[in-house]
Amino acid sequence: MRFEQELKVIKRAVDEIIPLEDLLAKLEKSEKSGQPLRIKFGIDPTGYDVHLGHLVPIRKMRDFQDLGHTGVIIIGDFTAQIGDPTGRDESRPPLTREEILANSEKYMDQLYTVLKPEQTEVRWQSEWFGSMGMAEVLKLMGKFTLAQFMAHDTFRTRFEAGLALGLHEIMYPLLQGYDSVAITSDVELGATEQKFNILCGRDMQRHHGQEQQVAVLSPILTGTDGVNKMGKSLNNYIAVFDTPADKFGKIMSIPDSLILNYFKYAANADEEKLEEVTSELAKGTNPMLLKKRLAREIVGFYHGEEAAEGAQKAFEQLFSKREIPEEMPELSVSEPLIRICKLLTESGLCSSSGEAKRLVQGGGVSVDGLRIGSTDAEIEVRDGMVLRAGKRKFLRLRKN
RNA sequence: GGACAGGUGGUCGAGUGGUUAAUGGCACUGGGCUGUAAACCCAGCGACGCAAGUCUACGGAGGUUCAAAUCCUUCCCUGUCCA
Repeated sequence: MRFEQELKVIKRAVDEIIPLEDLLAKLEKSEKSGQPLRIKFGIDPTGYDVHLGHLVPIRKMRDFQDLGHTGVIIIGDFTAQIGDPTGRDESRPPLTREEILANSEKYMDQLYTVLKPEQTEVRWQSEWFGSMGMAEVLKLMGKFTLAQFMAHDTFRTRFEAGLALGLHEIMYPLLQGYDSVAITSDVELGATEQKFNILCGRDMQRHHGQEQQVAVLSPILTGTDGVNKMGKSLNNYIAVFDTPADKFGKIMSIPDSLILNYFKYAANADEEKLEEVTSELAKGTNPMLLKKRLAREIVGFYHGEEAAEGAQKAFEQLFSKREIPEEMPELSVSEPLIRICKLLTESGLCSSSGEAKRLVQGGGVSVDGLRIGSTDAEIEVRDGMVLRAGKRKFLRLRKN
């Protein structure tokens, strides 16, 4: 079969390619003409904290780039004002222009940890929507029917549950679909939940007499809780901005059942590697060891091998041997004697005095390894003293 | 435009004049046990304060009352049915 190598790479960590024949045709055409394919991925700059779940399709884009194709990132500055209704049961508040600009910039910084900048094109929706008139909008709307949109699970579910569903939200797939026309997309990447929107792009292109894009759908990455989709709202995510130590720790905390899944989707492991991990798991190797390898690989990818090694050491010291880490933030204290709760709040370890109190009462606070038993304990500050709050927050005190 | 039903803490959902900072589930946090896994057990879960206590909170704004999430007025929002 032609393009065997290419397809092997493209299909890795992908759930569905719709339709596969079109992809083959496009690859062939591209090879003949020497024209790279245009690989689209849209982001909504509603926030800027990119996590490993977002990066599953982004890594796929990188795969395409490695094959010589062009990645096109669409900044959804219009759709951000709607908020993608997919998978949501309520409308979201719109963002201001300034927030969108700031978010986009930080977002791209993070995507470039994976993407090749010289093969990446960044486009803004406002380029084509900014000047579009009502006449044109109505024409676009006329290409679709309400029944088609109500077939979208998200819309139907919300509608049937009697929840609010804004007309502007129904427009979301339409806008995303038109993006494909605007940039003459060949392939659109996204998580499986994006299927409807991406297929909408295919329809839209057909209506505009364009060659239709191919949907390459990645699975949705499960969060560190092992149950829900990785996302900010559930605080079960591993962010690009997380420190190496945090990434390592979070990966170690995933349920065992997720190990293979993460090797595949978060670490982009190839077949050989996956087989190896599978057989190790079957053999009854301690999953902890496999997780360490996983963590090492992921942290290594984003921060380099050295940082990964450091993160592992710190992890083992902190949790396996239950020793305190070597590096931690410091705080200068001027009073010789300070109340424990005050210290916790002033250092930022706790966000309120109520929280500090609870933490102490729960037995989660210690100074130099000695647990603080009472909320009104006073600490005699010595230089280099180590304050611990909960499992992972440490602070070294400096006397001045 | 009309009739009706709703809007409670991160979330779901009780509560219809006063021991209600508001039952309970989930989520979350800490402790125990561990492999920072799962399961399980215990505790906590608005803010400020060392504390006594004070303040803020049940869609918004007013009002009645000694006392309101609970009653009244009005506004906003959502849904259902009718036109």
